[in-house]
Amino acid sequence: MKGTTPTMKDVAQEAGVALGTVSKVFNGLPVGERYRVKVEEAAKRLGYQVNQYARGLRSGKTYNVAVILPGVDHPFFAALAQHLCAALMRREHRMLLYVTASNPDAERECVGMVRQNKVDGVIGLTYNPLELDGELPFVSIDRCLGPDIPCVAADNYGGGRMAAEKLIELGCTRLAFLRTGSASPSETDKRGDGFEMACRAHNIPYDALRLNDGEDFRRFRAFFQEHMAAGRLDIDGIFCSTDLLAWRVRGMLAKLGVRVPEDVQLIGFDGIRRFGAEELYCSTIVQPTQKLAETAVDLLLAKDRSNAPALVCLPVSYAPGGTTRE
Amino acid sequence: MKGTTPTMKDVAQEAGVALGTVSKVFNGLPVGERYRVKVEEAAKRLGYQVNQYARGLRSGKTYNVAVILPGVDHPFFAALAQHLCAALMRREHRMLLYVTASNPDAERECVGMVRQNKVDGVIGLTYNPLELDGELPFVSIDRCLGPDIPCVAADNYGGGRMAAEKLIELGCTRLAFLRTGSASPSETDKRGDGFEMACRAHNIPYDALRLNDGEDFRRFRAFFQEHMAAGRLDIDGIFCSTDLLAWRVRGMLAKLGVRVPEDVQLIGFDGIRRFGAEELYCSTIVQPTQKLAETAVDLLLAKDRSNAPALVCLPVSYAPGGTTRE
DNA sequence: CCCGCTCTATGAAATGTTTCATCCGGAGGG
DNA sequence: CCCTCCGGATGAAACATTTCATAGAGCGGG
Repeated sequence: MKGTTPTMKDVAQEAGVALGTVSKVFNGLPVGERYRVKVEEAAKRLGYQVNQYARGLRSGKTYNVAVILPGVDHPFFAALAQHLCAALMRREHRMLLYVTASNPDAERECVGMVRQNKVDGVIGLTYNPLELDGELPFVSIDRCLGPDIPCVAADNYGGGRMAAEKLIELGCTRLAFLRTGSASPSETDKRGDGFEMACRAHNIPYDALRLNDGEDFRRFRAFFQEHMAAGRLDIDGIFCSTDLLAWRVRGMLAKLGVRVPEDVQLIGFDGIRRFGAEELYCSTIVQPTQKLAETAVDLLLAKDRSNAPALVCLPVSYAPGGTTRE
Repeated sequence: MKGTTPTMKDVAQEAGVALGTVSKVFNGLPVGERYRVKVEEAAKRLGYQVNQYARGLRSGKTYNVAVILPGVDHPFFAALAQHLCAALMRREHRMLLYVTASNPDAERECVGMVRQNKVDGVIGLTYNPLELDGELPFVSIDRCLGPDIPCVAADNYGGGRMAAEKLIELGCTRLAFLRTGSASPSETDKRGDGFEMACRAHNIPYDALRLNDGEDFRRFRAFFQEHMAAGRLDIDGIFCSTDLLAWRVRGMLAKLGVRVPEDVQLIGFDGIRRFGAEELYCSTIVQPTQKLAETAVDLLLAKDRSNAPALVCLPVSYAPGGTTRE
């Protein structure tokens, strides 16, 4: 037992075969059965583990994938990180996680580190496009960054429509769409578009209040107070662009004496849960988080990336969570 | 402009110096000023980036650290992951994140991947000790795994005592300690120990109900019903082993018609917040999450690990969060 | 003026893998 | 029996870096 980690050369010697043969065995290349067995036994005896850094140096394959997320404190991002990790592990890859905390400088720094790390590819959910102009395989989640960058996203438009149709089905006659988020145009805008389209299609009156991140949150309160001029809320169905917003709106309504779901029904978007598999924050349009992660990994590691689709749109679903009358 | 990424050899040629000189410049080793400038300019011209895999192969330093967490869906773990990432980046390291989802098999699998990846070290918060017997620098967070494995944890004992003293200071006369968690002895047990010690020291009566993860949650409800025999709760201060538990207990109390904090005051442990820097779940003992992460990184990357402390205990603090009468 | 010492740039060796041109042995056909 | 051909094992070269023994320059002292 040598003190140092065994190398392929050690295995070759132990098995009485050539170096190249050992390499072939570990790469699944065709090798005579006799040799394969000898090598495998020798490797087990020595406790051999391939050195990924030597492999990466020579072959360019590192089996590492960089994942760039704005944060992991939001349940949606957390779930995404978890599923990405699992999906990558299933395919023998590892996840190099960069948390940018929505800081553009940090994002830029990440790009540098990603570049010098020679990862096999990048999966990112970032607010501004990375300057990785085609140097590295890149898959974006939930953000369409350009025509040549594949993007996998939930069907936000369809989700918005689904929310409207559900509220209408549940008896609502006057709806509203509330939104927070980044000012720059993003995938999530489509949630509102789908919602408004469905309202028009069903001839249901609706209001929309779209706030950007910096703007004063109290404008929502003002909105509600306007709509309570008659003593009680003249809106009976609300679609919020995220579950988090729905949660805060629910609190706001409670303070105004409006009951949910008796007086007004509320649907959010994301399908986040408090912890493991526990309660939803609200009735909601659920993003297929696991599917998103798996699709992103599939797209990134696909053998032939030349004919990859520019946008993969995954179906969402509705889940009641106590803020609707079911 | 060649199509391939530039190497040190290219930089050396461009700068008109030797290969070794370029290497020294990038490793901060002493080099004549004239040469350093020439190399730096050439590198900038070519857009040179060191190849971490070649470096790792030759020097053994990979500048990668594996982080093993049971999950990132819990806000405490999420915060930890985020701070670990930032602390590692600050020291030019990258975070290889393995999420085990509390699955012992996954943990084992991680160990294998960690081993073959030749990371510089491991920071882990795992439920059962990893079989890494001293092969690799290892720092444990919040779990004392053995005498030779450095562990950084919050002052759980002191936190329990602090909770008791706070409740007493706020006028409570009869206390309770409620706990959930893994059956195996863990750091968190100390929270209860500290709490009970303080109760005895102040001559305050208390009850303790310690449930393990599998056990029926409704035993908490039974506990409360017993203590409401007289029509109203005979306990006026509760310490829960985690904020999450406190949250659920609060919901349970609401259903039983007990008001928080009017009838009973509630203190949790962790200091988790709903999202970014928003509200606490409850009045709580706050873990110094960022400090935990930074200390773990410091400990792991310390030049001289031979005289590292076996346990670093970081101070906690109290924060009111609406479930106490302040 | 020359010798020797010190300081520092130099480039070859080494790191553990993959890949590819080569070579060997065996089989089949003339 | 010999020549050819083919499948498959072989090991040297290449990958981009660090490190170390060496060489060469500059300088001071005898």
